[in-house]
Amino acid sequence: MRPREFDHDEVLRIAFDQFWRNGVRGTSLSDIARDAGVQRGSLYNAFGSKEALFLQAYERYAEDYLAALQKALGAGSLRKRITAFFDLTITNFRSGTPPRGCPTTRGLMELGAAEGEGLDDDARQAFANLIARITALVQDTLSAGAARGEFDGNAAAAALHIVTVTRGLAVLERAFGDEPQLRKIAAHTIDLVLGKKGG
Amino acid sequence: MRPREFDHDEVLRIAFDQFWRNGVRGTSLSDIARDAGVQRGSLYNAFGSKEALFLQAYERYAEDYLAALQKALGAGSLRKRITAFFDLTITNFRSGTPPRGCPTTRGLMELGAAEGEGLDDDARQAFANLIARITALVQDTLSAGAARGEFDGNAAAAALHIVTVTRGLAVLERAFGDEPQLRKIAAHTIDLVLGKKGG
DNA sequence: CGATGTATTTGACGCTGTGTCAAAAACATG
DNA sequence: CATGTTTTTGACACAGCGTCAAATACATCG
Repeated sequence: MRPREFDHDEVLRIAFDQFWRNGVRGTSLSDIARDAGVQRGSLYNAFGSKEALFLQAYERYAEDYLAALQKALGAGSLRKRITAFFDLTITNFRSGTPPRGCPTTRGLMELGAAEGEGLDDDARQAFANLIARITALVQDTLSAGAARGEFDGNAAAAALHIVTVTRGLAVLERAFGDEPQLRKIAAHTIDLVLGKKGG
Repeated sequence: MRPREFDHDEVLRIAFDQFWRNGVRGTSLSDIARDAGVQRGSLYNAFGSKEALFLQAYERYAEDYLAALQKALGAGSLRKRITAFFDLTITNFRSGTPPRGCPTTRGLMELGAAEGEGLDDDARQAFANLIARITALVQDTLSAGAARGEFDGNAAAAALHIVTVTRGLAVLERAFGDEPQLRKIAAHTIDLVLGKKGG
């Protein structure tokens, strides 16, 4: 066995950074190979294809992101938790200069588009998975809040609504890039779901 | 002057159909040229580039779609109007086999991704424009409903919320493709914004 | 310590797709 | 019928994805 000459995880991080900033379409394997100091062929050998590389880089990111979301949802009153959730979400896809957008939404739309390619099903699955896990986190938070009397309603429906709004915010961010307006929409959503009273 | 040998609008329709079904990335100008019975070079001469062709085809579609939305929003009680709005929205991006998704959201994410290309700014502008016009239509409908005592709240904020949800639905459609669930989210949103009482 | 085997690296190749260009063709106009 | 303008046409250059065989480097075993 000949050992790898590069660090697997570091290449994934470099690749995801490129993909996030320039999109899947706007990133060539030559770009990644140059930035990572690796031959293009080695990337194919190690990861299979451009989309497979993106997916692996994405899933690596997704775990980190989920952990951060879980932390944001874990402290304070229910309203504080949901507010922190929206804050992290918006801050995440307004990060970078220029803002890089939501990698999940962007990836889903870029890769999930072409049907019947086989790997695209894996891609869709990966994105659907993250969204489902986020929804579950929010739902658990709402259920716990309901048990403490901070929420009165259908936790599943409310969680789905909240996550739908965050996906919509990811789209509006691309269209307008008006961060204050995004935060207004988030605040309005919280009021709608939790009621307008403070706390 | 030598006259065109093809029908400008028909090519736009053929092109948009391809783009909608297979995505911008998944559609080559050779595909469109073949389907339209036109040489590839003629497309470049007439439309400039692939993205420019997509944009022109998109804007042609957008006018038709806006007209349909306006019609859906124009009859019945406020609740009926907003319900018709969501119905048309979901039906639109569940149309085709397999469902083609929301062309605005897909186009925005596919083209708006690569920054600093110049034409991409035009693309973003076109999508942002449609979203803004849809929001205005919904807001007008809500304002009119408020005047008739059917709605009590901030029409601008509510319209923005509703449109944000439709963008989120477009994303969830790609992720899960579960149409009944999409319609549930829509119904839940209507209840949140208009209140749970019938009418 | 040297031989063997296995996985990685490397560079060249084929293919598809975008976009450009100059020459040929077709028609409107005078 | 001659002229000029625009479209058409086919060839070309270029970038990017993916593949392959040969070369390479190392672990392992005798």
